[in-house]
This record gives sequence, C-alpha cells and structure tokens, in this order.
Amino acid sequence: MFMGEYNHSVDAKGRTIVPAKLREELGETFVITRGLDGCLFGYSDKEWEKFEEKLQSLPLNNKTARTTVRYFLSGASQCEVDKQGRILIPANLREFAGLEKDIVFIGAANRIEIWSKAKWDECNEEYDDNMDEVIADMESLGFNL
Amino acid sequence: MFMGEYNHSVDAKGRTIVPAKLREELGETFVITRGLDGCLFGYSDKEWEKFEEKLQSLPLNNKTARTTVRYFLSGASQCEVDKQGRILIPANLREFAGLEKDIVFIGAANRIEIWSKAKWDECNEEYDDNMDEVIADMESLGFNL
DNA sequence: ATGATTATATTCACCCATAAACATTTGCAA
DNA sequence: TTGCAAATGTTTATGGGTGAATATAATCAT
Repeated sequence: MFMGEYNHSVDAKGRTIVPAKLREELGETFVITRGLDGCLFGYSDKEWEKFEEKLQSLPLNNKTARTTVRYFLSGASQCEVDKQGRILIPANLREFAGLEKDIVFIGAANRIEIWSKAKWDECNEEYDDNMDEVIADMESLGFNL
Repeated sequence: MFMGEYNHSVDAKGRTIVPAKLREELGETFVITRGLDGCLFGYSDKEWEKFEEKLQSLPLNNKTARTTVRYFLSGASQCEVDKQGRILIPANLREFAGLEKDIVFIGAANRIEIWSKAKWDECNEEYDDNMDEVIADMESLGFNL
C-alpha cells in the first residue's frame, strides 16, 4: 500500500530520484503512464499487469474504450531504477504533467502519483476550500470516517 | 478505546514522545494522517486497515473520490515508535496541522488526534461558547445523553 | 515526606537519502 | 572519422532522519 508525500526534483536530463520508501514496494523496475487530473501514475510491475488486463478486457468496438486504451498505453513507460535510485521520466510524460524542477511523489493505494509541485499545491488548496462539501459528497458514496 | 488529553512537545527534528497511555493501545507501529478541522488522525495498524479498505473500495472514476483518497493517503505515514517512545512527524503533516512546539494528543474512540496547542485551545473555547446549541443539534442525529 | 521508578524533554553526534554538478559513454549525423 | 547530443554513470556536499545520552518532571510505594 503506497502512502506518503515526498518532495523531489528532476535534473536537467529529466531524471529524478525515486523516494526510498516508495522504492521498497515499487521494486527495481516499474511502469509510469499518464494519469488523471494532470499527474502521472506509477504502478509496480505486478499492479501494472492487473491494470493492463482491465484495459485488455475493454470492448474495442466502443470508441470511448479505444480512446482510453490509447491514453494509458501510449503514455506508458517501463522504468528502470539505476544504481543511484533514479529513473528517467520520458520527455513526453514530463511535458504532459508539467514536470520541470520541483515535483511531488505521493502514494495512492495501489499506485503512486507524480505531480509538479505547482499543480499539487493548487490541488490541495482547492481541496481545503471545498473540504466540507467534499466530505459531504463522500457520504453519498457510502464513505464515513 | 482511546481517551484522555496529553500535552507534549515536538523537538527540533520534528519528533515527539507518544503518551505512554496511548502507546499501550497503539502498539509499536501505527499510522498518522491528515485529519479534519486542522488536526492529525492516528490509527492503530488494525484500525488503519479498516480505513484503508474503505478508501480502496471507492470508485476512482469519481473525482471527489480520487481527491479524498489523495488527501488521506498522501498524508499517511507509517510511524515506528523508537526505543525512547518517540515518533517522527513528517514535515508536511507538521505544517498541515501547524505543529511547532506545544502539541496535544487526545484520545477519540477508535483513533487519536494530534493538535497544535493553540488550535486545540481555540477549538475548546468555541465549543464552550456554543455548547447548548451543539448539544441540541445532536438530537437530529439521534443522539441523546 | 522520601526515595525509587517511570515518563517526558532536550541536546548532541552520526549516517544515509537526496541534490547537484561533473564525467563518461553511446548513438547518430555530418 | 569527427563532432555533437542524449543517455548513463560518478562524485561530493548538505540536511534531514535516527540513535544515544543526559536532564528534568511526574508518579508511585514505602
């Protein structure tokens, strides 16, 4: 179960150190791809397989399904952690998520997420402002603390 | 069942002693995360699992659900009580809850809460002022003393 | 009360994760 | 081949995390 928030940075070559705590569970190789809300998703090889299967099972006569498959698979990249604990984030994904210098890794249950610090902060502010509303909405999903 | 109020302090590195009474029930490892109303929540590993399951079961196509999962999981930190009874409160959580020097642990049924002393005092004052009103409101939730 | 025991607070020193700069290799194109 | 850029590897410095030691306060039993 991934959890926590880790502030990191990407170097001039687009590499970044994977937080040691997350690395333990991610392993030496894992997969990153486009995520939702402007971040990247990262899955351990095992979790990625599950995700792949879900995509495989989609009915491809459905255009929305085709689009979804393209979205996640075209963005996917197999990452190898080097001896210094770093990965290279492909240029297209960096651009997609607006990653330049300061980035944030967060654990999110079965996956990790990579955010540009700016977007992450924004996302949090927004949440703080609508907190009561969000929590109330959650009730309708059957969620209670 | 957690209960009681304990005044403590955090050191320069962000560590604090976990009240001995709470430690008995929390165990040697437990989880803290963002809470509501500006405090932190702390769960025993067992209670945390229950909470995790709730989060896992949320539908991730729902944006509100994603936001909520991010809120609690990005804030979560597995704490290990060291030989001296201390835990490290991660910097992001300290900032979130405004923990600097004087803090208050309180027991709150299935979880503990960690407050900055300032916020806790304020919270209590507010309650004292609106006591009658609050208790009356509780009736609509089916609560009677 | 008094001393013994346990809990809490504070300080210091060390080590490892990270950041950042620099060096080397590889692949490609002129 | 030669030069360049991208990718990969190495090195060093710093600061945050971690453990140990000591000081102070609170609790308990005699």
